[in-house]
Amino acid sequence: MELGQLNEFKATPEINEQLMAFGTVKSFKEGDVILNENAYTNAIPIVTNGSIRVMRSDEDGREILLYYINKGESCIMSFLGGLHQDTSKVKAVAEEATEILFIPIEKVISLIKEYPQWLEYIFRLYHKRFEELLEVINAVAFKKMDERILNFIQKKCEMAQSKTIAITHETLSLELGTARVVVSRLLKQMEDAGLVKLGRNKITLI
Amino acid sequence: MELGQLNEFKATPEINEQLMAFGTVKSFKEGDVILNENAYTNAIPIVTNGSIRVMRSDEDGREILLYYINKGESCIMSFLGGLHQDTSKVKAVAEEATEILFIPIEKVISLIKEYPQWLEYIFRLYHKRFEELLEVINAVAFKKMDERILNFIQKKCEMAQSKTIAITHETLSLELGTARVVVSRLLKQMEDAGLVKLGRNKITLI
DNA sequence: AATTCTATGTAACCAAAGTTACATAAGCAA
DNA sequence: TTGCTTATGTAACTTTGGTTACATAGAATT
Repeated sequence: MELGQLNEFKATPEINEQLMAFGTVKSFKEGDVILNENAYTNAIPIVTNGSIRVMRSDEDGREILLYYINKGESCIMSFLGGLHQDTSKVKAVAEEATEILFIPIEKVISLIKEYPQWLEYIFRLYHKRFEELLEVINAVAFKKMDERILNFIQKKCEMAQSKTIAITHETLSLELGTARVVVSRLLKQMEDAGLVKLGRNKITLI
Repeated sequence: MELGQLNEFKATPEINEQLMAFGTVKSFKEGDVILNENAYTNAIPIVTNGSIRVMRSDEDGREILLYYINKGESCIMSFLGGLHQDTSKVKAVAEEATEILFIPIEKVISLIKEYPQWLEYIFRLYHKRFEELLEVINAVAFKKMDERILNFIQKKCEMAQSKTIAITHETLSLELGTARVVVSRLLKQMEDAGLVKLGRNKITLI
């Protein structure tokens, strides 16, 4: 693993070495559940390859996407949960084949004391997650479904560096916390309006 | 000010002294805007008396309540914003007559290095805010308006240690990001169902 | 090619909440 | 008391999105 990959964090060889020495690497394939709602955590995950989808789910099983954890990033919720002996309030699923380095909480705490850059890294991630949660609140509270769908597609396209993404209306609806028919209906309207082009398991931005 | 009041944080006399020495106390009256959306922050506020309402607002002026900052707590968003030279993504308003101690960001950073309990305090607050934001997402994404109204009233009653709160349908609607008529309509239904008792500028839980 | 999945299209209907418009009532001030 | 302001009640209507039900079409499998 290259810790130079840690998002906006310049890892010194020492930190690098420590992480590798005390962490455990695990691999997940697409769709694997990494962390379940209400589970206890005692390690924080650093994504060294691939990406994770973090969702909030409701008692009745409905879910909504919160954010993605990309290569080099960590799950801040796990950290806080582990620190305060609390159960997870979110669910994490591998978005693709993913490799994760799990660092025990105690080790993270001692790293913070030894390396100020490490604390910097954590605060930066916090900041990012906070903003992402605020964006979700904004979307759910104030935006209409068509706009939310379009934003979602745009974000996905950006991630994939492409004008086309491979996704079904079904999964799209699950991520946005709505029903498949609603997505199909609105996508069709958007196609008629010339905003997107639809195919089977495929959406292209125009 | 008594820093023993800092939420779940046992302030040592040294920290207490430092905060008083480097901070600036300001007073606000009910309704005063403490922090505006898009404003830059270079100090973090600690509420020493009263409470602050933190809202997210949309381009079109619609707003939604995120959480309250109570006595002894701080605004974590300001901290992150200040740390990363970012503008505020939220708006803060004094919920009642409130006294705030503003600590310059640099001082906060040096305190973290010197006093581990201080870092503990900050992480604890982060944790709390994260959970509160998740609750908001849950409510907005999955709950119906009547349930959200009821939850809001219950929270307010808890804060006030009373079965009755003084609030107009208008302000209630603004906090929940909906329209006054909707609130009036649903409250009436809830009164008919025997859940609450309504009065002018007054709601009583049953 | 025939069968079987899986994904999408569409219609008809319903429920929740936003909108407009106006009536009434409660408190306050002159 | 009279008027004025603010708060609430309610009706009628619209929009958005959720629900049910079924048709069709593309892809994969035998």
